[in-house]
Amino acid sequence: MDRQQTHCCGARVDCANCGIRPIAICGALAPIALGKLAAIAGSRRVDAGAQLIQEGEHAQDIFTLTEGMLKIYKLLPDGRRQITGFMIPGDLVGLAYGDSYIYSAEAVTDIVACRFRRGSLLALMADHPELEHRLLSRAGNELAAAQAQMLLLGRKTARERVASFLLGLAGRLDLGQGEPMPLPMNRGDIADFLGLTIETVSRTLTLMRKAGQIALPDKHSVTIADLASLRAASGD
Amino acid sequence: MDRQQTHCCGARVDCANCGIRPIAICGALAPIALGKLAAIAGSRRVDAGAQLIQEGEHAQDIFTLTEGMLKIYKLLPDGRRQITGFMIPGDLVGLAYGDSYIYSAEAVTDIVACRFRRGSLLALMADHPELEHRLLSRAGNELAAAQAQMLLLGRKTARERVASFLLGLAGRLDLGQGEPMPLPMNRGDIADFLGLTIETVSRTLTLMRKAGQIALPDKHSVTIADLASLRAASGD
DNA sequence: CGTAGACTTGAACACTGTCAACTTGAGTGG
DNA sequence: CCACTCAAGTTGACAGTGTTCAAGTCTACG
Repeated sequence: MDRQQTHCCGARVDCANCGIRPIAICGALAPIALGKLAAIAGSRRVDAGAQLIQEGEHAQDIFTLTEGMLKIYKLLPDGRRQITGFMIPGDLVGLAYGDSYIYSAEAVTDIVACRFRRGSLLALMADHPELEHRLLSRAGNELAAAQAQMLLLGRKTARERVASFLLGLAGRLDLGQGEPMPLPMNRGDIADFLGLTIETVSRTLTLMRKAGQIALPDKHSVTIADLASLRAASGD
Repeated sequence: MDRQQTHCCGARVDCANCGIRPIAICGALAPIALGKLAAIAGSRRVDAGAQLIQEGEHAQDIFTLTEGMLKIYKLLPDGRRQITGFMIPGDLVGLAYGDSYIYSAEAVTDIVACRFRRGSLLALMADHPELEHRLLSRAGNELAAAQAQMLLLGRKTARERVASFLLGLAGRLDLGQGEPMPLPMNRGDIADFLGLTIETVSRTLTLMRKAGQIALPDKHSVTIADLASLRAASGD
């Protein structure tokens, strides 16, 4: 049950076979070829608000997030921003299209990430096809999330978007029963993730609070007070 | 220059080395392990308007589109629809999340697709890691497209969306100079792709026509009359 | 021709955005 | 400890883009 190994970057590696969700495992990659992965891995810390990667840059590294939260986003030339995802420990950051990163990534909180040189990882994959298999499965997950987000952005109302966002985050964060959910990102980030404005996000949260669907103990946490009602409000 | 091979499903296989874009190659997969791929491939024809796969269904097959156009989409329970992509020859359809398809796919025109049993393909990948590599690269492309579409849906105006759509499609379809671009999908499909209504799409196309940016010889074709202006109108 | 479906156009409306004022709370320094 | 400051968030009034609803128009097809 606790065949854990400590890794380069201090993350725990839970046994994939006994059903414990492998968090923070030099993320998506371990527990495959762990020793060899460790040999090519480095650690990287980034302060809240600082950037990890930038869209268009040469994609030299791939990261797996081990601590904290990261937002990935794209910008239009005039500054409009679309956050395409919030990454949590275990997530993979830096999949590239061709040679360049397809999005920028900025730390929401202080973060710790495991860094792999792209070249080294590719070389390692040649010997360990399971690694590539794992990456493909990961990419499938991301694609599924992206599709769901497109549905949200294209077809849901403000209320449905906020409800979906809260439920989606809660589902990924495995929280204790009744425990308030941390919302480390600010309202602007939520707005840019949901394709809304700060004001609309704020108003919608207030409405949900007044409707008894959620509680807002402080600006950076939420409690889901009425799960069924929130689900009904999410549109799906 | 014309080292072509004819394949199970009648598609041409252009030599990847001489720079010809490999269209309709049992799509994304060939020219890897062509013989073995051919051995496990089947052909599937679908009439315009009929469904190829359905969201949530057991994902038994993977397809590569060889002829025609396919739309992939997700639905909300109340019927709202988001089209997440239009597939053209060479594209891969049916990447799954876990065991189930994450979207439905319906033929826009009559189509021909190459069908691979998921299991057979997985088995073949065990012997040919390049196949998996190819799939991963394909998934990366799709992810990049999904991110761009999220930016469009979350942050662009109606005009920018339509302009981006036309430019994006034109970029994929390699057309002859001055040749009108076919738009086999109807206005409702475009609307559901861009997160707009039929009326807004229609109005916007009319505005663009009156502004001299495009011409609309008939309802199912467009000519880009002023590329620079259309680019400027696309927001990026 | 006549019909039906797809598309276009028009007018009124509504959801969300914009602009502006106000509140809150964390951090700072006297 | 308290006043001050500033950024983040909330709330309100109004405006605007895109939606909704409702007629028209076009075109393919019998």
